[in-house]
Amino acid sequence: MSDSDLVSLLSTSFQTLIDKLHERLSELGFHDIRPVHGYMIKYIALHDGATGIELADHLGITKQAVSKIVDYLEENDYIQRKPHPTDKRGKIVVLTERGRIVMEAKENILNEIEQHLIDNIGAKRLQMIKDDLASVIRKT
Amino acid sequence: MSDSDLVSLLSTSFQTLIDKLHERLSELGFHDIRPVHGYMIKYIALHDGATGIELADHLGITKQAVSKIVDYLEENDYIQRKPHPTDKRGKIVVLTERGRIVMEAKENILNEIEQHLIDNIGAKRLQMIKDDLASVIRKT
DNA sequence: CATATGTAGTCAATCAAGTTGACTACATAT
DNA sequence: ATATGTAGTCAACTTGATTGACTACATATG
Repeated sequence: MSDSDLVSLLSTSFQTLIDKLHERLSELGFHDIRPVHGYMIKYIALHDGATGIELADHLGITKQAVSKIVDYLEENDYIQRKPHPTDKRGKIVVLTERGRIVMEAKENILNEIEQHLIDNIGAKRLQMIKDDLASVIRKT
Repeated sequence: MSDSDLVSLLSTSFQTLIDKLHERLSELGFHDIRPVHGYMIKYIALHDGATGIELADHLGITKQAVSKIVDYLEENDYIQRKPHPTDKRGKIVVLTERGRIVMEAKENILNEIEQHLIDNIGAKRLQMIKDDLASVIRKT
């Protein structure tokens, strides 16, 4: 194949899978969601709510940018701002029902994608790839 | 690790390597280059020159966007526009000396990165990853 | 061969998603 | 009590792309 260096292969395979994911989400009616929204929703779910600054740190963008994305996701009924329980300056962002549903759908699609790959190359080999990618990240 | 699904691992490992590449290029004095410039330069080199529309098709962006990037790379002495040999409407974009040098530097750094990985996980296993990533791309 | 339609590239205006800077309200340290 | 720090928002700007309009040239058709 023409794309034969590792970096190109990583780029293309990531793009292929993320496109597949969002194509499927779109089919399920979630046409208004981008990858960054997924990362944000995942973080919120994992921590049972998050502040703007936590999200900014996690995503590596400014709190102002987070604020705009939160506006968007709130308008589209994926998340909701609530007053922070202890800090009156702050707010926490939590998932709505729709937010929980899209997150679950995303998990399911990612599992399907991995399952499809397991059918092709086997579970052991998929696990090896994952381990190796983790070591690429650790050792670079 | 927290990033344990395949898509996240692909994203993070790609980002890690591309950051490493551009950090090294920057050390060599090529601070004025972004990933998209690398893709464009590679395509031009591979085809011994390219038209704007070929580049737009290859990169998946509009010809107007290509035109702006070509402006930038021409100002920074990586490439040069020449009249198209047969089509008087067209131009072809070719590499300058600096363009050839940066491309070679990029290839060398990518090879070093792969070599570093081979030292860690072995050549066979790297080849397996590459094969598997290629099949992710083909079969999705 | 004349003419209609198509194509390569550029210019201009606009859009999208981020940034920096300034500000308010509240929190924390001295 | 007061000074300094922090969470979030608003506004202005930047960057890298887009769409639309245009010019010059190419190609197909009557």
